[in-house]
Parts: sequence; structure tokens; C-alpha cells
Amino acid sequence: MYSQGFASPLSARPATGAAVDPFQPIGVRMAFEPGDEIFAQDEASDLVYRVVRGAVRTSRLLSDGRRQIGDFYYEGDIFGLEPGPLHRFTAEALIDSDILVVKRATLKRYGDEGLALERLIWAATARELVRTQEHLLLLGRKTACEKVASFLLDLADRGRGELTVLPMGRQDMADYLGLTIETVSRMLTQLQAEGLVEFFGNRRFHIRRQAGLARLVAC
Amino acid sequence: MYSQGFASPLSARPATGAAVDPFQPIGVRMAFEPGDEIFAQDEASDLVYRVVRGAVRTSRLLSDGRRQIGDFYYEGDIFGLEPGPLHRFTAEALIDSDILVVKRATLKRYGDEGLALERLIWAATARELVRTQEHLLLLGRKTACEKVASFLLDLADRGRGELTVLPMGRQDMADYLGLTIETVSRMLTQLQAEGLVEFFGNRRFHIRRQAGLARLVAC
DNA sequence: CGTTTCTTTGAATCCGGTCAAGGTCCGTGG
DNA sequence: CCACGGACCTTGACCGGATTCAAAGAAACG
Repeated sequence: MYSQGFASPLSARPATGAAVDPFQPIGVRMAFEPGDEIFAQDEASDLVYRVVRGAVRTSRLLSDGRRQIGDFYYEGDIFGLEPGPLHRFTAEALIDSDILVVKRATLKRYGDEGLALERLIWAATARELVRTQEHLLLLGRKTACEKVASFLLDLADRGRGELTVLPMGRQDMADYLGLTIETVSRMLTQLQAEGLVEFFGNRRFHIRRQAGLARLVAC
Repeated sequence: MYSQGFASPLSARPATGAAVDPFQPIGVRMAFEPGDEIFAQDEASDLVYRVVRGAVRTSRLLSDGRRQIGDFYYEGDIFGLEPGPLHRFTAEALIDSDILVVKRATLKRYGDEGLALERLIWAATARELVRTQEHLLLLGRKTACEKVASFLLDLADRGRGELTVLPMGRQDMADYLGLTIETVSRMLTQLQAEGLVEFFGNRRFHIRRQAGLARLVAC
């Protein structure tokens, strides 16, 4: 639903393997390591980004250190779109990632391809809004257990395999869900004890009872 | 910042007084009473709405009755924009309101005016995203006291007078802030006791110490 | 002026947070 | 291959902010 089928220059796929994607005349491909900053809050936002490989988080810091994660972005996702001239969130790589970077202003020079891209950007903004609204509901009116269940289901929906990989640590999950790491951990333990999910190590899980989990999500 | 200066057919202003605005060739003006539904969740979303007079809330209901308010809209605000074909929130009038309703598909027929409108709609969507992101931070990482303080400041920033009117009841505030009415009430009492705001009746207040309130907001 | 609805206040409870160990995972080097 | 070390995760005990339950008080309406 998210990562496939964009017939546009931005659709560089890691599957091609090459360092410079042959289907990719626009933009620059950059590599980031875990924790690397891709752009910072309050920086000028004239670039658009696409995850070619890896995973990214956007976040905002309150003055006293509290942090809220805006969203996570995976292979194929576009991010860094801002309605204004400045980034309202910081973006950082969660794991080793290749990011395609395009100057927004140059898109217009690319004729049809540029137009297709502009359309793609509009679609990405729309998707951003929808996800943010869903996130709102989660933060405002769901319990800790429902939050964690929602998160796991959402993540599993993207991956196509039985086994889903968590590219982020517990602290990132907590800051996305508006919880503490301890609470996240406890809920994961609980969901596992109920036989709804099963973890293999800290960052691999699969959903045992989809319906049971879905019942917890509250919608 | 929000309600003035749109040089477009949608800028019907209540100040003109007439039931049918002379500057308003497009769209239909409709009247709503408190609690009236303007559109429902999961309804088709081919219309765009503008508050000519009054105030509106958008909200979403979980199956068990929990409710999250998406946002409040006041004079001049555009709402009902959806990235997809269906409304993801319900919209209801908070007080007696006049709403201008425009079919989105017809905009294209209006040439320059239609184009101006499309641009206006893009701007409104952008603003929507920014506000939703701010709301996210509030729900995820702010305390009850900070939430209420943020809310009052945000509302006061829109009105130009000393005295600000709350067009919504405590339950609506609570469902916007992810709290209960009791907690909202307690925080209001507390802020008043600290001399930061002053209430005149339940729905009128003014800010006594802007800086003191702002210090509570955490950003 | 009485009725209804909304708001405030108080007391008790509980969910999630805080603080503090203890355990696990995993990369590194012996 | 195993031992070590550090980062990350889990668990437990306790605490506290927000909710819940209950009732009193104000405001709005006819």
C-alpha cells in the first residue's frame, strides 16, 4: 500500500542494487548510519526525501527533554514534506539507510517527470495527514495496551512476511506512543503472555492471533 | 492570521450582514444550530466548508464511546478537507453557525476564481497538518496543566479582544485535550487561583499574565 | 421560579510513571 | 569458542497524576 507502484523518478528500489539507481536521474542518494541526523528542526525545508533502504524517525523535542516522535518511515516512503519553509521535526536514521534527496525547486524543471513528482508529493502530504490524525486518536484516547497493540499491527501490515522486524528500540516506540519504555516493555510482555504475539529476540516478532490483537485496538 | 484576507469567493464575511453574500457567487450558505451535524464520519467528502459565522468541532468516536476531537474551527476557517474520498471525522456546530458549502468538483468550472480556491484549499490542508502535528505533541507529551494552558493561549491568540469566548463546553475541551471534564475543571480552577487567567461565567475569560501562562506551555 | 443541564469539588481508586535492580543481547577481543 | 563489557530491555516496588464515583453548586432555559 505504501511503497510500491510509484511510476516516477523517485521510485528507486534497493532491489536494483546499484549505488546509483539507473531509473533515478533526479536527486542524490545518501547513506546514513543509525542515529545520523538527516535534517534538523527549524532548518530550511527545500528538499524532499525518500527512503530507498532503511528506516527513519521524525521527532520533536520539548525544552525539558521530553520527546514526541511524529512518525516512522520505511522503504519507499516520502518524508520531510513541510507545509511551511522550515522543518517542524527532526529526522534521523534508525538503522543503516539510503536516502534519496531531491531539491524541491528543481522538480519544476523536469517537465512531465517533475509534474508526476509534484503529484506524488501531494499524495504523500495527504497520507501524512491521515496518519497524523490516526496517531492523534491513539495518543488522546487509547490505553497503554491498545497503543502497543495498534503499533505492532500497523508495523506488521507494512511488512509482507510472517516475521516483522522492529527497526527501532523501545525508547523510540515509547516516544511514539506517549509512554515510557517500562510501560512499553510491560505491555509487550503481557501481549506475549496472552499468546497474541511472539517475540524472537528484542526486534523480531510475529503475530499469533491477528483477530485477538485487532480486538484490543479499539476503533 | 486565520480568518482575514482571503481574496477569494469563499471569503464571505458575516460583517456584510446580508443572508446571501454579494461577494459570494459560489456555494450555498447554510445555518446550523448547536449540536447539528454538518457532515458525518465515513460520508462522501466532495464538499468543502467554510465557517462564515459561529464555530465547529470535528470529532471521532471509538466504538465504546470514547471520543477524540480533531480540531475546532472558527470564523473564516476552512474545514472538511479530506485527503481521501470519505470524511474521517464528524463535523458538528458548537453554536449557531452559518456555513458556506462548496462542491469541490465545481471549483474547476470557475476559472481564475476556482484556481484561487484550489490554492486556498492547499493552504488550508497545509495549516491542518501543522495544527495536527502541534496537537500530537500536546496529547503525547504534555501534562494536564500544560494542555489546558496551551488550549487557552491558542484560543486567545485567535480572538483580538481582551476577553475571549469559549464556544465549547468542558466536555469538548476534555475530548480535545485527551482528559476528563473533571480534570479540565480542576486545572481551570488552579490556573485561576494562580492568577494567570480570570473567568467571567463559564465561557468567558481573559488572560491576566500571558508570560506566566506561556511558561507553563512547554515547547 | 423551578427544572434541567453543565460545572465544580471531594474522596477513593487505578493506570502508568518513577526509581532501582537485575537480566539479556550482542559485539569485541582474548 | 568463550569471556567480557556495555547498551538495551525487563521486572519489581512504590508513587503520583489523572480518572472514577458521588454529590453539591451554578448557570441556562422555559
